Amino acid sequence: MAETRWLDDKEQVAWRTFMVAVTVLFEQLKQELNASTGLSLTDYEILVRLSEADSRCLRMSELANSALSSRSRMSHAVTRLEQAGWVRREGCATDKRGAFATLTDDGMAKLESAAPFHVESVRRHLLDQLSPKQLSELESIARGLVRHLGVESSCGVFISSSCGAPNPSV
Amino acid sequence: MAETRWLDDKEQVAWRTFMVAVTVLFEQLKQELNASTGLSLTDYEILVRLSEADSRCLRMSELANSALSSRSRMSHAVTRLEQAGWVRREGCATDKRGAFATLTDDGMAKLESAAPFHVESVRRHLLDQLSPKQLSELESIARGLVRHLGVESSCGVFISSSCGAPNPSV
DNA sequence: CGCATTCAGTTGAAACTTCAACTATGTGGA
DNA sequence: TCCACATAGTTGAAGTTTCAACTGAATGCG
Repeated sequence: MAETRWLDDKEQVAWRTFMVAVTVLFEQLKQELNASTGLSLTDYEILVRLSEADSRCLRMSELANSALSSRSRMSHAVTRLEQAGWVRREGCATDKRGAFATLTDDGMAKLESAAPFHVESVRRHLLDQLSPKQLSELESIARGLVRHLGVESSCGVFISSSCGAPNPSV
Repeated sequence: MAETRWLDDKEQVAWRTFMVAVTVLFEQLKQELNASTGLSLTDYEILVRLSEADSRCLRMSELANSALSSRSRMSHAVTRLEQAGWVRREGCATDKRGAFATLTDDGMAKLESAAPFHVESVRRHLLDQLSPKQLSELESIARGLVRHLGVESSCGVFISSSCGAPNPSV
């Protein structure tokens, strides 16, 4: 390998600070969501994706994709959510290999009761901490990273500007 | 609870894009580190923290703290690293409850061989994607979040400006 | 001192994620 | 048609993280 381009002081500090900020931020969101609703961030994200889908129903692989999860992980997770009564599995008529996951009414109710807490957390720990200019900067940086990393647009719920307002935001 | 302050479109898109970017970035770093060295990010961070400590040695709780990890998790992780021969446990003479974790020569060698790969990944997927201005912005945003979230300065390896250059950066 | 409390760290079980193997179905070409 | 191959999804085992309970040692105070 070619000579390593080590990080200089500025890069090093920026990278480590970023890493700590992200780690602690998500840790905090996870704790607060769990404390107020009993849900994990993973659970929450699945409920949100389903709630935004037509008929509150998605193919397992679409669901996995949109939640940036492996199929295996999603399969296990849906099994747990099914046991909680928030999601139901259904077979696919046209492709017998396929399976749908559907959000139940209980699941929707659970999500609706959880969303205000989570939105409040995200606001308090992230959005309220940023000036309008910083929010734009952050979005633009994130957008660049997403493009570079070649995220498939199928996980792009975020790209769709249909991220309407009174909506349980992930 | 008071009326929920839902996210508007701009906030929603910014937040989701940020979340996706962070998730995919760390996923990518994890994959590449694992593919090139067999280490997880967790392992790597532990080796780095120890390598930067006096005598390459830290109390278990300091180590957990600096790596933003629970004591339990660190205890399990050190057990695994000990089995790999990269870390050694030692008792504490003055406080018999205490334990030290020490980086072995093998562990240091492992870290030194892994660092170039990881630094390259961080550069390629994050730093190279940012203009100097964006790097500064990102650091300043992260610094604000860290302050808000009240991260103890003991995890503040990142705060110390002693983040020297030719150093296996986390 | 004697006893309650706190502290440092470990442990084992439960929960979750990852990995590789597997079932069953669909697809395309000789 | 028949077969090789790809696709959708599940499964169980192994690895990791979390949680609560635990050991043993220090601390504080009557």
